[in-house]
Amino acid sequence: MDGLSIGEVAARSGMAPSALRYYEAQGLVTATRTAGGARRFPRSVLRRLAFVRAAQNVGLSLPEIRAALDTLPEGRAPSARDWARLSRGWRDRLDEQIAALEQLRDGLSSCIGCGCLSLKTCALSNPGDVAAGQGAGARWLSPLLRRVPPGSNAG
Amino acid sequence: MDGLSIGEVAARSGMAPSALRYYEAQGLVTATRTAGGARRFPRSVLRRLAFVRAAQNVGLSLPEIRAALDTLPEGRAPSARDWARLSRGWRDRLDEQIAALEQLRDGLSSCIGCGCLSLKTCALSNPGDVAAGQGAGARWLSPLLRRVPPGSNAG
DNA sequence: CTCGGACCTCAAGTCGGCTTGAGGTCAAGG
DNA sequence: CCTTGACCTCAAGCCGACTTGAGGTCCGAG
Repeated sequence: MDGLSIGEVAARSGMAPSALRYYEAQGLVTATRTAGGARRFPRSVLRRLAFVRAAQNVGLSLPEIRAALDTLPEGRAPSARDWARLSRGWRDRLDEQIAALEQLRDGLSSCIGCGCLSLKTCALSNPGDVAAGQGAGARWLSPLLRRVPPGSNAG
Repeated sequence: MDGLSIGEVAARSGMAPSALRYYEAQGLVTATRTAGGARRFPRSVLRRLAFVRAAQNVGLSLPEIRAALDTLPEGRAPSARDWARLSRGWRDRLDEQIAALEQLRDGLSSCIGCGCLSLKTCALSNPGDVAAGQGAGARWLSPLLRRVPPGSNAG
């Protein structure tokens, strides 16, 4: 009655226990501890995790997601309205992403015909001002479509 | 007359010398060497690099790009037709990516209203069968829109 | 009392696509 | 002759989001 074990949360959310521990360390979720030191999550963690997943799908980083979650009310349980507020900005973000991809696709149509692929002028090589890339790390447009095994969302 | 130095290629392509060395190591481009050991790139390298950039923007990994480049004719210089062939599949890929994002956005519209965000049923938490994620490494939908400084494409 | 299973912590590894740094070579110019 | 600058190689670092592994604790059942 005092909460869900990490195993239960993992089973119900489809996330790995290690990911849940990581999220706790990052301040995305909180948990109390049993006498023995085991985590006990409030049931509300499932909704938070759903939000985290959705936000990731929209392209937010964990720090960004954390910042969003931090705006939730402290005293009471967050309402549907609260969640809706948080995700309102996503629509614009998605619209921008879609627009960028469409631009790329349309650039493709006009570029492929001529086979130009000029580094300076081709819309494909230089889609807008976007994705110029700086600093270290992987940066590609979208791993969305890389084939992945059907996910272990059992339970 | 025998080719471009790595510095010239870097200046003209907007890519860092280190990136060009890396691409050579990965077999994306080739270079001969001067007596002193410095790389000399054929002029055609610029077009190859434009292709690499474009392919990355469409979301291909370097091994995938390499595989595509490996289908170019060996003897003669690749024609506009060759380049067009290589990038033909991109359109579908982009269409799929756009569709995935639109699905996500439309899921957003229907989900946000009710604030449901149920882990099991919400389209936002579970956009199609896509992006389930497995293995290590970063995996987000699109860093496309993260703000980046205006890129050092001088020259 | 021992076993198994679920849990714990902390450090290190993974992936992609590079960058950065240490240490060395080569060619031209003062 | 010495410097400057562009180049070289090779190893290690970086980012984000986790996973993996080693080594330990806790608890109930047999």
